[in-house]
Amino acid sequence: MKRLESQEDYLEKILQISQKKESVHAIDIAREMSFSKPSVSIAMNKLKEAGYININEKGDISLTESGKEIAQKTLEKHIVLTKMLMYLGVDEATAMEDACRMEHDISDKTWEAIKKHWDEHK
Amino acid sequence: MKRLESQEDYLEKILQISQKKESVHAIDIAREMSFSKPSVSIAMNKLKEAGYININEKGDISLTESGKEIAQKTLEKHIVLTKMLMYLGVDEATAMEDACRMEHDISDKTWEAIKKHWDEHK
DNA sequence: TAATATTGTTAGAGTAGACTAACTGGAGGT
DNA sequence: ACCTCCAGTTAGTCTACTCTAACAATATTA
Repeated sequence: MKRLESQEDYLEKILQISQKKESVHAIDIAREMSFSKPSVSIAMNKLKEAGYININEKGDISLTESGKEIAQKTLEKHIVLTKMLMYLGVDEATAMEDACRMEHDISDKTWEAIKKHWDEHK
Repeated sequence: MKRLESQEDYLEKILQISQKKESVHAIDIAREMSFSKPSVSIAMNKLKEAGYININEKGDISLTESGKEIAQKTLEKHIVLTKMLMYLGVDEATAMEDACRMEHDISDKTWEAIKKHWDEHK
């Protein structure tokens, strides 16, 4: 299965929630992302089939190694892009929104270049 | 009608072709974008209905004022983002590809900030 | 314990955007 | 005049992703 933008968003959100809560449930994701329960339910099944998450009997969602890798990378992009945009003078809310879209469009090559530049300048 | 990513790409491509050729036809767009004829045909009808292009009896496609505005802005984003990524050390092909996706993600606020920063750093 | 609330799933629909196959209609070459 | 090529359209399919409505199963609370 090709990795898609929405999947990266879901995985990133699962990681974020797991950093604040002991367990992650579909309902938490639905609430945080303002999606309906069925949308999240279907998305979780696809992520499970793709091997990015596990779901136990109680409905606890956890990232697999491959899922965690994507989630961490996506979250890191989100954070760095947001900081960069804010450095350019963009307000925090706008920076976060734009970063959330841009994070999916950046190739590995470009990401390395951006990170290098940011590390040298921050 | 909400403005969509693919529409911006089509409008940008129409502008680019019109800068090289006297007339723009659906087939030119299909070839340059590697899309099928039906995909372009349907997309052109939607752009026409949305008031972004006109199509005459001969099939010549021209941008309306509103269409030209979007096309020019999108193309400018594409060019500046490409240059910025190349400045960061990304190769031209990758920079153009990534810029083509990123150009649709950038809000007006962020675009102004990026442009200002780029102009100052020439 | 019985009623209610919460969580998750199933079924069905809709939009956006791509595709192939097949058709139409016009332009040129023979 | 005929035939073929080319451009564009129509019809139907597909994937991704969202939604609402309705239902099932479990948890909470009166």
